[in-house]
Amino acid sequence: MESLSERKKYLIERIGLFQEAIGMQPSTARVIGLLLVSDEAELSFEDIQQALNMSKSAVSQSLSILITMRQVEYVTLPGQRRRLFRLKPYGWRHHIESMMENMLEYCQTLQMVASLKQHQEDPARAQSLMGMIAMLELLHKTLKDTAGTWSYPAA
Amino acid sequence: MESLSERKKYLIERIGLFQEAIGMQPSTARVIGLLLVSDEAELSFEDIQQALNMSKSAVSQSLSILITMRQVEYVTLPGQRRRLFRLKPYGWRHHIESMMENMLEYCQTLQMVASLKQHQEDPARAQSLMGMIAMLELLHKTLKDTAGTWSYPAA
DNA sequence: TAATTAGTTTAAAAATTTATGAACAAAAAA
DNA sequence: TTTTTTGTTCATAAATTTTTAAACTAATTA
Repeated sequence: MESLSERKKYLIERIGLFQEAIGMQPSTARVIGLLLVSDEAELSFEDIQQALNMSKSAVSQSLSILITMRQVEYVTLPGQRRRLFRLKPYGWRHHIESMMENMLEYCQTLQMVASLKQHQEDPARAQSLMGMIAMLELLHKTLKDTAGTWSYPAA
Repeated sequence: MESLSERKKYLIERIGLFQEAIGMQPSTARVIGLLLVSDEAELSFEDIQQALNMSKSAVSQSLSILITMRQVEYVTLPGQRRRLFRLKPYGWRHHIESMMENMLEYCQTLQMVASLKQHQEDPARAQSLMGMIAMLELLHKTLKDTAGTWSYPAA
């Protein structure tokens, strides 16, 4: 395993900050970052542990989380026990899809709010709320419409 | 201050879960929820404290955060010291705007990743990365294009 | 079969985040 | 001027999250 250049460390940190902002835990976020910037597409458990200076269990847990999130997958070389982990191509899609679902749920909640009697009697409040619902719906629709835009290897 | 119906408590909880998912702290998220579902558009410090059973300092801190985020504003009744807090109409826009900025930053980071030499030599990896960048850019563009879609009271 | 490899699981330590209470401040009222 | 109201600030308590170390498992090798 290459040892990380300063530039790569910087990129991992930047990627990490973004992933953490959307709820991923720090060490898991760094694993995603490493897999993104690494020269090798596939890294072993030990590569990850050494490159990021993490404990075995932190690596193990991060990888299980990422596999559950369908962001990471692994391959095994024939006749070898050790696995090689890599970013699942187009794995970010699943993340986008779950964001979409979340947004739709929130829309529904806001619609319940809008149906509260008192709210309908306050035009300014009602309008602002409707605007927010409309925006979430547009965002949802945009994501859905473009879900098929990028070529996608067979699942 | 009305005491909260079960339905409103439920809505506050649901709104809270969503806001927490995008990084807001729990008590602050509940304040947003309360202001959304409350019959009254404007609530006093004490109303909030009582309705949500929060300490003074938790209310104070939550309100400062929300005011800084431009999600909440306050009015004062003439000749009164106490302030009344309310959701800033279209305040959710500022939140969307800062999300947009974040996304743009992440795009830039991913573009730096894409420019790493090794990556250009692995077509599958490069394609997936480009797909993610394209999607973030589309999302960003959609949000930007529609920023002016909803009527907006004078700032 | 015994030892090694490649991880997983779990209990607890460490770090971080969130909420609270108490002291404080500034304006208004008495 | 003194007291009350309406908050703010800050140190710390409480809760939660994150990381680790150590014990464990299952496959592989010797």
